[in-house]
Amino acid sequence: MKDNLVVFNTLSRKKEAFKSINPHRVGMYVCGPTVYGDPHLGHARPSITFDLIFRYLEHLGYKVRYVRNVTDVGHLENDADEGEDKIAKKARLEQIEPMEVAQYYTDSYHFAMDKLNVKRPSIEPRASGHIIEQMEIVEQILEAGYAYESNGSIYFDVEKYDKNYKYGVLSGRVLEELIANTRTLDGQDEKRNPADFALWKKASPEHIMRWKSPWSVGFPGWHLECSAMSHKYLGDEFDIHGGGMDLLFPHHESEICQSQIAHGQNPAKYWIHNNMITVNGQKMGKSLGNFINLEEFFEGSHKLLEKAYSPMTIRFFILQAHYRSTVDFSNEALQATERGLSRLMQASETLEKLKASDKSTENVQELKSAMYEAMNDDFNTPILIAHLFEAVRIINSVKDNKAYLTETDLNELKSVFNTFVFDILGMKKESDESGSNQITEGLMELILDIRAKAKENKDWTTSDSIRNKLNQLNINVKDTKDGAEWSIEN
RNA sequence: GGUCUCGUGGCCGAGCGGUUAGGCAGAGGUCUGCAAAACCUUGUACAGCGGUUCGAUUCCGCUCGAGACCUCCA
Repeated sequence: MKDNLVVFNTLSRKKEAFKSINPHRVGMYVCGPTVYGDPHLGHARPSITFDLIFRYLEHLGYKVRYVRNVTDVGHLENDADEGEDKIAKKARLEQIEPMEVAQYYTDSYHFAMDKLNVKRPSIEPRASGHIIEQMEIVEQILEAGYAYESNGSIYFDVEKYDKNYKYGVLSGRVLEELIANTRTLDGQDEKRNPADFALWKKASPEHIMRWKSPWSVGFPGWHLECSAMSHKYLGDEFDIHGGGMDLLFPHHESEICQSQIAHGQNPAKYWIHNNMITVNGQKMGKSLGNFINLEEFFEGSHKLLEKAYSPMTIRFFILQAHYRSTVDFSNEALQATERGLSRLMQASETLEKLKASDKSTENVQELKSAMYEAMNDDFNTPILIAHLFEAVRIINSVKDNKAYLTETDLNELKSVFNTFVFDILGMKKESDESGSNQITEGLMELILDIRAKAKENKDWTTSDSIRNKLNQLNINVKDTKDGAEWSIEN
């Protein structure tokens, strides 16, 4: 299975066979959050996408070092501002320390990711903890002659780079076109060329986050941290560099330039980019009023939401689309997902109770191969999920004695189903939180016992009344051949 | 304006040069005291117009529409 994985590499714009640099290990770097605001839907997509990839690579037997940074230095707001970075801006607004803001939002990011069952990366380095490493790269690039100083700031010389290396290998941009289309912005007079980007910025007096450097008291340029930290923890060349498509240009393109000069090569063998999220067909943006925090989803507190959607609903919804497609959030679509997910989860419980037969009517091996085939084809989770629903059909049919599985097949199905649903897709059961304890179990047994007696006496009034009242408490009662079953609805 | 992506049945969302994606919703049926659940059956979908082809939703061109990046953003 390990040999069949194919991934779409943005660098070649093609699907390529995945061959790790080291046969047993994979190094993966993913651009993490800028911690200056509440975690929102936009954070969920890359986290879940690369969590899936992380989980699947581990499942295939790779030892994965997954590095995802925390940007706590803050990027430049834009080239036009006076060098104030985002985190400093927010800090003054709220009258607290910049690091306090970064810590607060780092924590809330982690909290939301935990709810979404996103595994923590192997290393989560902070930009502010790697200023020295970033300054080293600036020095290397200066020494190599691909950067110049201008008024205390250091800029990368893109034009020179383009002459000796090819600029735009990742994004497909052509330098001349880029220059021709650059808008005239303030504060660009320091640059020789509008396409040049900052490696080090001199801090203006009001800029709070600042470090001493040979060039000025200032802060690192906004592409540098990823080059520095990926190199420190993963080396000159590692397997996967990931992030959202919006980072493709100029962020990742600039990273390639920096690494090429400082470390002699494009840092990553495979560049993987997840697509974006839209809400009701529109890009999610703060100005559009459709910017929804994850907490608002979980609580249903945003005005666009008809109800609360659980973390697992969000996760499953994202996984039902391929990571390279945009995914559109709407109440209707989320509620459809919610029902489908509930069927899947019910089936996982049914599966544990199934009884084996001496013959099989279903081909479990074929289903298993189909699931691996889907995942090996550039992590095609929608296809995988389609096959999981095929498994659901089998599970329910076996329960109804309309299909049969041998002991071996049943065990295989359990193993395959649980592996893909829980280990690889990273779903988890949510009902446990609101769930049962011994007292409830006992009470329910008692109540359903009384109802069973009423049913025996054909006292439908009593039995229906018990069921209706339980329904009102969100307890669902189903009569089956083996007696009544109950479950708590979310 | 430049670069690029996409346009699939009521909704979401895969895929492919000729054969059922899947989920949700709808219709019919089986089961059931009823209900729920489950299972079975059911949908002549591939933006429009041309072209290539024995055959295109799938390839090419154009048109229309949507979106992304180019500017902080995942």
